[in-house]
Amino acid sequence: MGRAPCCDKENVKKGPWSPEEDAKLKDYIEKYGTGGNWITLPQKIGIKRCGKSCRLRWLNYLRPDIKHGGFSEEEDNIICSLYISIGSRWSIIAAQLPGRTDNDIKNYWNTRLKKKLLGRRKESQSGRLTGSIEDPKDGNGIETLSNSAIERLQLHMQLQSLQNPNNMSMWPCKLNPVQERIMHSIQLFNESPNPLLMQHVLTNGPSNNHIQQVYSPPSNMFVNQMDNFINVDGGSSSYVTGPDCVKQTSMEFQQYLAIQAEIDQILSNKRANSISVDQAQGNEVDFFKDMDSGKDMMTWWSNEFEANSASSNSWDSSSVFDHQQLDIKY
DNA sequence: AACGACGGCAACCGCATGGGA
DNA sequence: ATCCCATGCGGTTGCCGTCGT
Repeated sequence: MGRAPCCDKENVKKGPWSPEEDAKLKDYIEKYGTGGNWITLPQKIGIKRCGKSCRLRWLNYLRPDIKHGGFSEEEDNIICSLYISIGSRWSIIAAQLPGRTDNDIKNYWNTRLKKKLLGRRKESQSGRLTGSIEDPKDGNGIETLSNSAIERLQLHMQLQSLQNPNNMSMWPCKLNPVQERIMHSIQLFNESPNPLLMQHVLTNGPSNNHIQQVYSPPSNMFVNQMDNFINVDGGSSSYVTGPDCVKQTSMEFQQYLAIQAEIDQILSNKRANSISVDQAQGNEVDFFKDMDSGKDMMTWWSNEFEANSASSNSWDSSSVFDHQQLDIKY
């Protein structure tokens, strides 16, 4: 017993829309609106399409204010910053870019922007960064869950290193708790490359309780941060303030814990590797070796991106939320 | 010229969510 | 309080054009 289909799958057309279908849908919606019911819309119009398909076609293509292609550098910056901050929540990102759809931004990120930012790194690091997004089949089975978290972490650190490549101690004031915990561990590891110390830090780092204290819904600080964020565009976002914001914040917190758990698991794996193999060989763990040098991280980026970033601070992941950096204290 | 590889993008799918009955 | 259903969302798929061999 599966879920009931939203439409009669046998009698609906799939695939690309014809100009006639486009015209019918556009004309009808411009004259009468959707009537608040997408499911019945195709029947009213006389086209053999699923209501969801009509909605998607309207929102992603036929809407009058849609922009296609030609993303500006500013839009790139916003997408990058928001992706680092909130991950693949395309609808929220799209809400900050008038005329852009979530689908458009998602495609743009996956096909171009991500490669632009990480492509060079892939070349220089291929086969070296185990347990990361670059090697989803290296055998420990957790990478697919971790892509977003690791990718965001890498991007964020990259941005920080570009701004201040010689001062790693600046990280804690910009990173979120999970990132900070990792970077704190890396710093200690650099100062004293002792896997047991690393293990201690990772195990006894900032606790969930502490993070919860900062991020849980009752925290006015975080609610306000989210409140500011989701209303940047003056309210056109589908998210709202007040009780719903608390709901949203709670979700954020749950996701946050999930990401932390993922990263903990990665670190746990790497830690085990480091003790059993790397320590014996006197080597640093690849994962940390990758992140311990701002100079090394510079190679992640394309020259074009480096040039852009060096000439301005527009790529600072904090730029979008300068007014609302989380005040994290341990 | 033919073919395969690759990239970009439109569209689909299935799950989550929220509101109304 | 519960269920049902429409809508929203993110991940994935597949088509089509372009490029390289």
